[in-house]
Amino acid sequence: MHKVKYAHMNRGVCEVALGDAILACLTERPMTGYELAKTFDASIGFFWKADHQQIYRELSRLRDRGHIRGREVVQSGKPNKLVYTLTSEGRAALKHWAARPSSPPSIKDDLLVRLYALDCIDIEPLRADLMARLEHHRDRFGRYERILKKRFPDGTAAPADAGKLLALHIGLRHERVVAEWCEEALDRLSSISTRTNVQPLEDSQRENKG
Amino acid sequence: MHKVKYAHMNRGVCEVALGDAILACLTERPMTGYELAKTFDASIGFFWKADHQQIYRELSRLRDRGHIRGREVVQSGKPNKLVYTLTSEGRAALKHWAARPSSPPSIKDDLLVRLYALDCIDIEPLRADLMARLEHHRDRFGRYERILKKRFPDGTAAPADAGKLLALHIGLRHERVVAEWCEEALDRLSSISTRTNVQPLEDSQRENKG
DNA sequence: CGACTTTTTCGTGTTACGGTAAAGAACTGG
DNA sequence: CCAGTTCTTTACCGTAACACGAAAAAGTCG
Repeated sequence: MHKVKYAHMNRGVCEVALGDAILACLTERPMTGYELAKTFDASIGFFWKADHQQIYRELSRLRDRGHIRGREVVQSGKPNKLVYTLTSEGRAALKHWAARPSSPPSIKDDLLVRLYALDCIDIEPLRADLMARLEHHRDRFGRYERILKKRFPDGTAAPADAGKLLALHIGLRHERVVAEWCEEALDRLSSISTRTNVQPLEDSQRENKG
Repeated sequence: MHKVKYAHMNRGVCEVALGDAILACLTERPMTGYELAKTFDASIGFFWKADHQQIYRELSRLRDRGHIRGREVVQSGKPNKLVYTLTSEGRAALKHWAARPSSPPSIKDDLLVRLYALDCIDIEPLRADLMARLEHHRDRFGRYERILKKRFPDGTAAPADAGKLLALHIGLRHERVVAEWCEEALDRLSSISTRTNVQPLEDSQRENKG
């Protein structure tokens, strides 16, 4: 008859990582929700983006759980802000979370679905989309490179930052790879559309004959 | 001056693609929910997985919208099944969806968050996790290769299948790349743990003074 | 008969995520 | 001073995603 509201042990399987991503972000330094919301410190935000409402909501939840503590900092010229710091429980929770096996995420990229259904869709918007994405990923690649150069000018990191450098490397690699497959897709698209024109799309209307 | 926002009018219709992924899957051939749930035809399911309840719920929704039509097939020896076919509205909807710009997804891989917070977590479980993931992605790579060999033995596809071949190529590349960065991470992890031991973690207990 | 497979469906809860909005403070500028 | 902007936080709402737990209907196998 006792109802478990916050079932700490119930979260055995859930992989929720928005909260944990925030915790991870706060391991580096205390931050405000506003700051977190802007960029996630130009780091975790790269592979885990969330808008400010999500951040704030998650911050309240984490505070309720005692994983972080907010200290109000009175500012002049600006509204007071809440700087959140990891508590020792928060660190323990992060550690505990990190010790559980992760499950591989799906790619879930709309573009792949579109490519899969290539023969049923219009290729021009797809091409435009691919080009936009190519630019996007190239852009990100450039940003990562700049951050890498600025934060780790000699390519090495202190032991405490080794993971951050590694994550950055992986992010860099990821952007490069996605940009590459965008290029490949554009390439194929060109060779396809030169060989066969936009297909007549009449066949889809045939089955109306019930 | 007001800022120019990228104002494509998002009419509340979701960017979500589970439904669209199913539509895309059904472009190839009619399938039952059971079949879809099992593997998504060993194709789209690679980058978009969902359990059978999700599939069935989405199928009902698509049927309600008139995007697919279910035909009951009487079987002997097994319960009757509902084979779903794309309607012309479904094709049109897919086409329409595919013509909208997509937004790049975040990576959202727990492993990256853990790497980012590397100095705050235990490395042994992380290492085990990385090894499991490495194996997983290698396995997937092998499966993709086998499918590729079986479905496109000469490396080329009919125009109607060009997109599927391309998507498969991308999936293949993705698995290879993720496996590679798992290897890199494991490598770094080894060199780190030989240099510095597991850190003493006492500093996190200091702030208990409240 | 019971156990199992195939196929479909329902219910319930939690999280995620996006939009719209607002509220309070202090500075900026006409 | 009023209007607007930046900074900072918060609330409400809706839908999608996802996980967990069941179960029903029909037929096979032991």
